[in-house]
Amino acid sequence: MSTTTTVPTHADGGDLDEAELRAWRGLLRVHASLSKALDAQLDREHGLPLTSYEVLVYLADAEGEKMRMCDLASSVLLSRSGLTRLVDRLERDGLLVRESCASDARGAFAKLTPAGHAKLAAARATHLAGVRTLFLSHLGAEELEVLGSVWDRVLPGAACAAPDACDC
Amino acid sequence: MSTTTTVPTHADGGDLDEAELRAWRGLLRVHASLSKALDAQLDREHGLPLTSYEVLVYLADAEGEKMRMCDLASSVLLSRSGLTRLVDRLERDGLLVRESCASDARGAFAKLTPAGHAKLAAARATHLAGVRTLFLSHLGAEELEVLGSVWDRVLPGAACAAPDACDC
DNA sequence: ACCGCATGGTTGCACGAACAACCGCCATGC
DNA sequence: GCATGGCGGTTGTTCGTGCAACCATGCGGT
Repeated sequence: MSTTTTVPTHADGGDLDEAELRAWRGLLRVHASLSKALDAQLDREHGLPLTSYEVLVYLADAEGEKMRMCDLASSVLLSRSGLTRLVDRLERDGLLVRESCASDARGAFAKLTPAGHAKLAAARATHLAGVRTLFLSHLGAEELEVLGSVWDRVLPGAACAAPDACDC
Repeated sequence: MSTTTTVPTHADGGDLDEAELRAWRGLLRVHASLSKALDAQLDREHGLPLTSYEVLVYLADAEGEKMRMCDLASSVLLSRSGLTRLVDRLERDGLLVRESCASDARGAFAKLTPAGHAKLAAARATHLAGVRTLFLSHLGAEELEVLGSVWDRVLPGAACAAPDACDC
């Protein structure tokens, strides 16, 4: 049997053509390289893993610099248990505190501390610089726009097909 | 599209503007959703995690359906130790075998078994279908091209900035 | 031939994350 | 009022991965 053959064609049965492969594998590789590089940089210069940084960012952008655990989890793309542990670490490091919720006794807020705010301010600069030099600097304005629109079209379907959190 | 709302165009100091944020966060979210969805699908329908699938793909494409552990590791973006364990699992499941290297006694090949080849053939169909429906179907030809060229520009720098494997 | 030194692969260990089970609390039903 | 079901958060466990340390082998110098 020779599966050989078949380069061309887009029909569903066949392999990916060259351009498709480039777009798809590129996505995987770029994501892997970028997140690894940015995480390493952030950890090296501020002792702050990328996921922790993301938490701080979302908190800082939120009303009162606090968010419900649940919302935070879906913002940073983590499971509830994953976020619990991550918040444990951040609380231990004094970058945020847990705060009970008045209107719903089940709920808990994670709230940025001044220390967390300061840490974020420092880290933000390096991270943004990294994103710019490693990623954005290679993009023209119209490419930026293309990417954005592509993501907007892809995301709903992908998020919906992914396990959990399908509020589509 | 530069709807004058123009957030202050940013030099390196400031935050990301809206388009930049969309492009960047979109990349993260799309990757997360896609890989999670595809992994779940592959695991559900063939009991094969995505990373294992990737190994089989690269092996099948290689001369003699075998590759050196080292090359395989860098192909699937895994550390050497990570690949060792992954190959352990695949060997245990009978999808590949280790084979010693005649020309270099240190080296080891991972070689696809007929069972592995068959498993891949089955899995490939579902995976490619998934990639198409969740990702490629949303892209026009010129967008495909844009993505490819963007990745090509971004990758060298990112791969170089990432720890390990910097042959730049 | 011998000695460093680099390279390929495996192992011990630690860490981060997911899953499932659980508990306390809200919001309905009767 | 009290039951039921759903939701928010935490805990026990397991799994996959990276790092560092460790052979064993290859390679180049002297």
